[in-house]
Amino acid sequence: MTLPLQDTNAALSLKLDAYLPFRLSVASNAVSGLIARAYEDRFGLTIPQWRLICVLAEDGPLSQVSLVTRTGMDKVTVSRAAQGLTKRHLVGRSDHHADGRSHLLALSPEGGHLYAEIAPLALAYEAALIAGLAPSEVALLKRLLGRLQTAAQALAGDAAER
Amino acid sequence: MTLPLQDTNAALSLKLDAYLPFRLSVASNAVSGLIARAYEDRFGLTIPQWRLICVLAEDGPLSQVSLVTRTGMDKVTVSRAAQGLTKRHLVGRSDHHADGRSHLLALSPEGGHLYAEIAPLALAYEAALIAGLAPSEVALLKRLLGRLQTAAQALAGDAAER
DNA sequence: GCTATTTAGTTGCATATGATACTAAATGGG
DNA sequence: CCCATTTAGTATCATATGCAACTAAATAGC
Repeated sequence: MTLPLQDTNAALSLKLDAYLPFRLSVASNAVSGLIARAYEDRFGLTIPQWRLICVLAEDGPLSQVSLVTRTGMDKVTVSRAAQGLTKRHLVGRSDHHADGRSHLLALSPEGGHLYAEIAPLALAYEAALIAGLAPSEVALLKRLLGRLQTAAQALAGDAAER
Repeated sequence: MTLPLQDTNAALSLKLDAYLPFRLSVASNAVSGLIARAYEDRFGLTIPQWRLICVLAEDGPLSQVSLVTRTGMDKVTVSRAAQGLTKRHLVGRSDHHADGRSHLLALSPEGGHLYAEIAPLALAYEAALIAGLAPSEVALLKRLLGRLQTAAQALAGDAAER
């Protein structure tokens, strides 16, 4: 806490472009921006909408809460994305048989079609991004991203408890 | 382009939680959220404001364009962050001697003080995030993030040219 | 079984962000 | 020199995002 840091030392050790949170944010913004524009331009989808389609195609029909836990997005974001998709008839909503508050969201045939169209594009983007990287590097990258995420959440939890 | 992909294949190979853009976004949001809350709570600073302070402390007085290129943020974002900081007298603006449109932004003494206070905290957060990682892993992570960023920008540039 | 609390989902609000359009100053071509 | 274009910075607008408050349905305690 009371390390004998001089201002100049702090300045030296805190180069913005070497600062991990900064690097992470810049890289993520660049990638997200690229992907977002691609989906928006070609399919009129936002990223949250695309994520819902993706999970529904993977896991089959789900309620919104399940989608929230599955994607890590806010429940408001999920709600709005779901509204957009139902309006375009890409997903259907059926009432949950046992719970009157809950609805089951499921990909419609058109939604499935769209998914089949986008998925290869999504994979192509990923492939282009990691072109030239060794598979082991990619694996390590994903592992490290996971670690950062859990570390950040743990730290955030600590702060909230106080 | 016309690869013989079946829907089921696409579904198999596109697991959302293994999809790099998704992982990157989730990790970045977690980290940015943590940092943003810390700076906001303790110092009333937004992330763009903090970045300006950081760069000004590193590089000395700069114009806003220089700050834009240096931080990669939008010029509107920089403009607003600069306004907030000048309003709080954390940075001063002097007219550029040679260019009547341009101003030179420089950390005020208070701004420097605040920087000296935050920098160790910022570094502590970074250290906590990468605790348990080998230095070589951290170095690789930063390198890979840089690669992703440039790859994304290159792809975005390609798309824009058409 | 009835009230209190929790949970699913939506709406409203407040803020962040960026693209676009604008103003004012500087540069360049003839 | 003067007009056309470019550049620095600001303002306006449209959208994204998330928190907080709300509605309606389900569960729990007694």
